[in-house]
Amino acid sequence: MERELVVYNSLNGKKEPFIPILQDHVGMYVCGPTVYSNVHLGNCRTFISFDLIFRYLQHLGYKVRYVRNITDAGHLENDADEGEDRIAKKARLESIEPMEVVQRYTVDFRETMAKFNALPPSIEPTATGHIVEQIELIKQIIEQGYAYEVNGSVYFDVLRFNEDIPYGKLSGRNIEELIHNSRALDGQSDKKNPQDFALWKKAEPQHIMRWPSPWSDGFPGWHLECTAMSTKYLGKQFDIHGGGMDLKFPHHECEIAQAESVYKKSPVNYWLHANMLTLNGKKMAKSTGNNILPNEMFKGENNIFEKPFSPMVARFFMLQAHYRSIVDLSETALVASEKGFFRLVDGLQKIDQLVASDTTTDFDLEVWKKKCYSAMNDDFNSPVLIAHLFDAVKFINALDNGLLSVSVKDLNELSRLMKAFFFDVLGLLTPETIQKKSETSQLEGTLELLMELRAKARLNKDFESSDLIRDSLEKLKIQINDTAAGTTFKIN
RNA sequence: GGCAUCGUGGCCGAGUGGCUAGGCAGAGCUCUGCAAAAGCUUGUACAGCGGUUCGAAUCCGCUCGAUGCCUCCA
Repeated sequence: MERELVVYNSLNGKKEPFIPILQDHVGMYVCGPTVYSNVHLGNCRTFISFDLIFRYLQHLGYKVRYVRNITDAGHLENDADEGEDRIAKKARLESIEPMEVVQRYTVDFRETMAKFNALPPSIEPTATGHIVEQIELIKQIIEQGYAYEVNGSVYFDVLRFNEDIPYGKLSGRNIEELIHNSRALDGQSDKKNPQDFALWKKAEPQHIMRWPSPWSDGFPGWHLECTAMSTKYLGKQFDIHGGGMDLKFPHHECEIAQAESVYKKSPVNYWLHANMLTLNGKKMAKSTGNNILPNEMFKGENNIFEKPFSPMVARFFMLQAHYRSIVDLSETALVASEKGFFRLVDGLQKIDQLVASDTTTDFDLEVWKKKCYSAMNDDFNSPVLIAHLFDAVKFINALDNGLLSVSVKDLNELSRLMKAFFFDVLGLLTPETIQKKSETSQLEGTLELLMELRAKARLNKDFESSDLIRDSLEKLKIQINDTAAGTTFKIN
């Protein structure tokens, strides 16, 4: 198994050889969604990026414990004191229980990720399920002298912490800049300094989500849950922590501070950040309205694209860009990816029908295999891997046309590798593996009949009838292909 | 205002101090009753201006532009 993996570590901005703490095991934590509304495509890109990483690590033979949380409490609207919990707000607006909000959007999130063929994580813990751990952690932080209580709320004392351990390592900010650039807080805050962040918030009387604690009936701060859950399931030090680029500051910076204040060591060896998906050149965000929901895109029910795009096309589109690059969603880009995707699928499906001969001509399988692995080993470079898969498709087509030949051994290996990269590593599915065959068998029978009738008409040079069949089917988006071997059809 | 990242051929998007990813579109060809589909062939592009270098699109500086973070956001 090839294990020359190099990953880009956000902590120092360098590519580093990936060496896990325990040989053959990888602990990976990724910040999951806050389930207060439907997951949008931008969110999905992050999780698809880490799905690729999860899959490739497993492909390399690592036993990966992949922890991805569900934030179902504690995520405030803003970091000032007036912020309302997002879940609670949604519940209030819709007059339902907060846990109904959580349930609805957790289900939506899981269903959507399943459509994208993203593997479920090994553990999917919730913030509300770990209140006890979070309270314990706050106690320890207070004990170390890095947090203070005001009016029933507890805040992390960033300046105090920074005296002992430097704050801002991940985001490259120093404390003076932060002080200088922090926006004023209207003087209503309980915080000593604007940089401080909440570990525990006292609940207002009308607040429905509340838990007892030594300080007040309240709820935990957002940054805290990830530290509590990651260390619980992966240990005080683990291999990979991921999330969207926009979480780098302050969320991940705060996580580091929380963990270091208690455990006195850096919690994570490799910080990986997935870049944003933009729409019309702007970041997708629910708050600005510049967003599209996955289902709206799959069904074509939106004002942005003229036609629907399937989850696999969207996934393929995303994987054609590197996970650390911003990728912009547009109709023309998606159409291009769609066509490319089907070219790849067609090539893949031809492999099993190829006939091998004694020797392989004009294709060095070993070299090709090495290139594929080097691409993925170079910080999960899926676009380069895909480029190599297209080279293989070209070879497959040449074999199919009888222009080149392949040995039995090479053909088997090519087939194995193509499938491994396509299905296991990239996590793609072919349309037929998605479609249930029973649904189309009747239709197929009818179409076979039409093909027969058309063939008969053509044989009799009755082109009027044959073209009538072809044109009518085409209007129904059924494509007729006349080849030397006979006529085939494809349902689009 | 501060801190980052980025600016690649018609479009999307990799990569790299000299050996010119890939996809889509366009053009030509093959196949075909005609089409369509498919396949094959085809493109020396890297914001601008300086500098370093034998050599830069790749390194450095400046300018312009875009985006992200600095306040909730994957």
